[in-house]
Amino acid sequence: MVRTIDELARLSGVSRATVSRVINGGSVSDKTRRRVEHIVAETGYRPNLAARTLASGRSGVVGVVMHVDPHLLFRDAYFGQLLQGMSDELVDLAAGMMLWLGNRTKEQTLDKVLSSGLVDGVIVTAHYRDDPLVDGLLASDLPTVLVGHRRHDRTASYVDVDHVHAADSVTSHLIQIGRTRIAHITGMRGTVAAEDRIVGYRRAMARAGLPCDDLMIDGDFNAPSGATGAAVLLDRHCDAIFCANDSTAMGALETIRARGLAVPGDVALAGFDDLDFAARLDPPLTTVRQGVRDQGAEAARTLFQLMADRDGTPRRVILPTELVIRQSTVGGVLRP
Amino acid sequence: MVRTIDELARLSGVSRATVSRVINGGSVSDKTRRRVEHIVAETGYRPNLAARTLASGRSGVVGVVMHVDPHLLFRDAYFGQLLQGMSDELVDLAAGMMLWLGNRTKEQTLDKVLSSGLVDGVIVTAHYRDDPLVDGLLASDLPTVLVGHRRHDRTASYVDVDHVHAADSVTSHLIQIGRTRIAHITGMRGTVAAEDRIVGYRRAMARAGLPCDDLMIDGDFNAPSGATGAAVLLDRHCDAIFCANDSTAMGALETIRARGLAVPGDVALAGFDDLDFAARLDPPLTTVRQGVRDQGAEAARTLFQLMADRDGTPRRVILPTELVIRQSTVGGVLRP
DNA sequence: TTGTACGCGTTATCAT
DNA sequence: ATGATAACGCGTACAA
Repeated sequence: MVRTIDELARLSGVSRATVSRVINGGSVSDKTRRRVEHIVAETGYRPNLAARTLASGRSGVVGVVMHVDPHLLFRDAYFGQLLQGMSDELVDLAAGMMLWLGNRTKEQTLDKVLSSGLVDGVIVTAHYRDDPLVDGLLASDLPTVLVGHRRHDRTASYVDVDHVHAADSVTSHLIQIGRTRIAHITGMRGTVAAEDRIVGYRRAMARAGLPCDDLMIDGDFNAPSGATGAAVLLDRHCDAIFCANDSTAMGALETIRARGLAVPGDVALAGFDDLDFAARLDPPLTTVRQGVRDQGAEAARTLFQLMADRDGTPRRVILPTELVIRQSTVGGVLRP
Repeated sequence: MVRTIDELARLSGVSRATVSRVINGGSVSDKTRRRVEHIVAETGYRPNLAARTLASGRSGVVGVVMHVDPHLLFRDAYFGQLLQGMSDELVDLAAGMMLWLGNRTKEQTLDKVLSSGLVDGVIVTAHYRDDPLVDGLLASDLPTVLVGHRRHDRTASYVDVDHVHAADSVTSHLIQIGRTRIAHITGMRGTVAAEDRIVGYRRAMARAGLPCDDLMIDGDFNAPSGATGAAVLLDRHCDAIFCANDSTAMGALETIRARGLAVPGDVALAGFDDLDFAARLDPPLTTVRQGVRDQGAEAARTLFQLMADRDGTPRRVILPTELVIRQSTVGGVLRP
């Protein structure tokens, strides 16, 4: 079994340097290139990545950091799909992927990522308004792309959607169908997605001259928070609930049902994400589609652009969202 | 910025070898150890992993391979939770994690994993009865643990649950509550989970003397397959449906509802997995709880045992499952 | 207990 | 176009 570039050189009758050039695309005569390539294929030689990394300073591996509250991470399919989008694109870019989830403190995760020393760049989920992990990565010399963004990330590269606009459009839709007591179960406070969706909700309500101060309940992007939040809001006689995401809406639906109320007859319901199950709820859920896989893929591409031309300007990508209207806001009444 | 062990040695007034011993736990006098450790902490020195890997032959990184059909991967939370279980445990074991998903052919994935050369061992999901990727990993000299197992894996180490037993218990439960036309929507054929659950289903039916040949429909672990499968089965006048997983059951529930039938009044329904949403369906879903995170964690532990004593006997772990009975099989009737 | 010296497999620089 | 040769940063026999 041929393990090293030296054996390969001996077999080919050329120097180690030439073999390296053949493998890495240096200038070599066609004849020798073909000969060496033949032997490489024949022997099934695989370059040692550790040695390569040590010598070149590049590993061809990208780090993905998803330090997320365990109550959120992988409770629904959101983060999985984000991961899948990244992975797909990274494979196309011929890059490996290391993954860090939020098992310890953010400081510890940061330390692990930085000390690993074997990633050429990092994609990090930046959902929180303040995040020492994100700050630490941005402060490091590692090319970094955020999924999500904060207002003060002036020099950071990121991929995100316009949460304010999307939330505004859902709320406006609820207004258009004639609802006036439109409630909102928020996402986990402190996250940009939650805060920005609140802003969009309030903006639409204010524009329509509708009050909303007593119609907001804090949730945490989870079904249980949707169930308890809806219980409170129904007592306050709302006629529509905009939930910060689909999982929250699923929880809310549960409570609405338990009270024997009709959707959308008594209460219209909307979510955010358009995960698979949204279309399969009863009734199918009106929601905002954000291409989660696309965001992952775009983050990978952005990172590679960043690594290609270092100290270039930060790259900021805002991907489009789409309001998907289903029967939870218009159409047949539940339990006819 | 102190970057190398040499600078550290110079600062500490000892040789590089001594610093290395301090870091890696060799025998060093307490006094020098303390002095060096102090300087390490002070300078924030981080060992270069590539160099360390090259010199020692170990990287401290574990590979996780989830080469799964895109129609399955991350459609629900199953694989995410598996990943989370592995990650949690690997962090405790002070190991890094590289991740490969199924973006290309299995042969290409195998090639990438093996040629990366920077993982000390691999955890691979082995859901299919025949899988060249799994075979290739087992044939390699890389310590490998399967999540899932095949009957012919005599020398492989794996972590799995007893699908036959679990399926038998669900089916038996449906029989106990008086159902006789108990149908089964299978998982994706060719996967061990699907096939073994079929075996368990048939076993329980046969034991009760109930026919089942016309009551099995192939699904693929997805909600759409549950919806279409249920449509066929309802036409065949079943009074219960055991679905190969919760997502399938969710799809089936959709069809049952659309027909205006009551659960469990007209049709009892059961799933498998006990993902979060199972308890929040209407009615809450009877299902089999398998600790998905636990399986991931156990796989990580098993891999480390395997790496610790090489060429030891294969380690096989079967984790327990639990039948979780909810209102989709007993209790209140839907739409009273 | 500590230090010396070599090797790990590759890339990259400098001659030729 | 090709070949020596010096890094790259660390672990580890071996010697002291």
